[in-house]
Amino acid sequence: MTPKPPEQTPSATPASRSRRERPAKPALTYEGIVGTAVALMRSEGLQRVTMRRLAQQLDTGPASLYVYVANTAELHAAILENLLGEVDLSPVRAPGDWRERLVTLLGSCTRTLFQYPGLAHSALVARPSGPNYLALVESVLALLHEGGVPDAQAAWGVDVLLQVATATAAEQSTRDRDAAAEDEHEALVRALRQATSAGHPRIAALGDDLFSGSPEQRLAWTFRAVINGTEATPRTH
Amino acid sequence: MTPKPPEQTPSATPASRSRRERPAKPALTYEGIVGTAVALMRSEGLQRVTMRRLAQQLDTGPASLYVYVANTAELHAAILENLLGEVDLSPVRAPGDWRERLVTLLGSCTRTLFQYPGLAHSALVARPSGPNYLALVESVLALLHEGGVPDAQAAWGVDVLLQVATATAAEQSTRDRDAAAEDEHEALVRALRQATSAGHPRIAALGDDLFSGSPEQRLAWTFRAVINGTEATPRTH
DNA sequence: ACCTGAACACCGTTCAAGT
DNA sequence: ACCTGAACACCGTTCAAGT
Repeated sequence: MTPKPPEQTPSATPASRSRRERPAKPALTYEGIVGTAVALMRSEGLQRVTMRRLAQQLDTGPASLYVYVANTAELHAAILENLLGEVDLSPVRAPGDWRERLVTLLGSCTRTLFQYPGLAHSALVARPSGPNYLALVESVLALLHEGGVPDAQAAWGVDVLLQVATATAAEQSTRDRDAAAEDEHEALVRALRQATSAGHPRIAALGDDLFSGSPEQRLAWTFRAVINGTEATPRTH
Repeated sequence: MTPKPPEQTPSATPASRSRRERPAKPALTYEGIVGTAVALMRSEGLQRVTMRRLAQQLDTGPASLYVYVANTAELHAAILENLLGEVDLSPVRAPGDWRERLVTLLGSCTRTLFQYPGLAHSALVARPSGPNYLALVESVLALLHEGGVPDAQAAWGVDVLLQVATATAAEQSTRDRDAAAEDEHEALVRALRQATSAGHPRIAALGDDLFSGSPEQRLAWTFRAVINGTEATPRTH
């Protein structure tokens, strides 16, 4: 499923107009483009995967890419689908409590998205439809089914669970990577701490508990809460 | 809290180097910049609120804005804080079931973010820390408290609830506004429908129920599920 | 059919210089 | 102190022209 990037091999046919003695340039293919894009993202982050940079990497002009890819959004979606192949789906067939296995699986999803700056962010906008995404959806549904969650609730719950997994990765990864975003978070912490019981009684009452726990603890609790809510909330209304 | 935009009034002092007979240009202030930015967003969407366009609107060069605003992210956060003032917090003090009032309040939040393309998207990354955001957090906490949700769970639950409200708005608004994003969604629907009971048994079993319901129905169910989960999930683990 | 040079219409941010 | 012209280093996308 993961196409190998077209690494320039010395055995390739020589380019007619060779600039210096660069290894021959491979023919463009969709798989090659996506593979190179994934490699570029791994080394420099998604925000650097632009049409122009990618074209440069492939030793061509940006216009050439438009033969294979409709636009930047589609390119980013293809990268995401590719990366989703790294999510560990093994908890589906593992022994143990189905809830904890689902929490583990969703955690792997968040961690995968979190690994590359910008990826989670793009995942919120461009839901992919490739085989890796389908496998992920199927896995979540299988665990909900094993847990006896009614089908109607599982059908809507899977969306929420994946959305939470994605949104958390997006938030965390911008906060960790971007200095400006961390400043913003500190400003929020300060503002919440300064809330008085006159102006904001509940914020003041909860105090530091609003920021308690490690990101991992909070994420695991969040998954458990959404799983429990999905299980307990009938769709009739 | 909402600064008025510095609408050019004819009574303002005339600019020394007047290009044509444009009304005099008001002095730059932080409030004026944010107000103009909000107006620009309302008319053209957040993606058009760039430093350069905003500067043009204020009849100055982009460099001048950097005296008041550190960067584009900070500008977008300021716009968001401003818009959060439009969220209807009245359900907090209304009569009726606390759950349904919380669903209504969160729905107003989603609808506000959804109104302007790009706003929700930026909200996921740059959490604001202004008074309007604090008021929103306080309101959610107040309703959870009224419902007898334990403090420890409310403290973590408020984050999840606002995250879901924001992420849903982001998803919906890109899907509605962007033709390419809608194509992508249709591709996903097609892929899910084509899933066979051999390859993806749970997806096949649920079938069209995966896409059932209006966006409003799904959103309300999602809020209810997360509220129920927050209420029912202890933090000890 | 596939590829591309060149152009169009933009960006954010910095910094030396001016007032 | 505040403001800005000009530059630097980029973008996505299109399209006529080439092979």
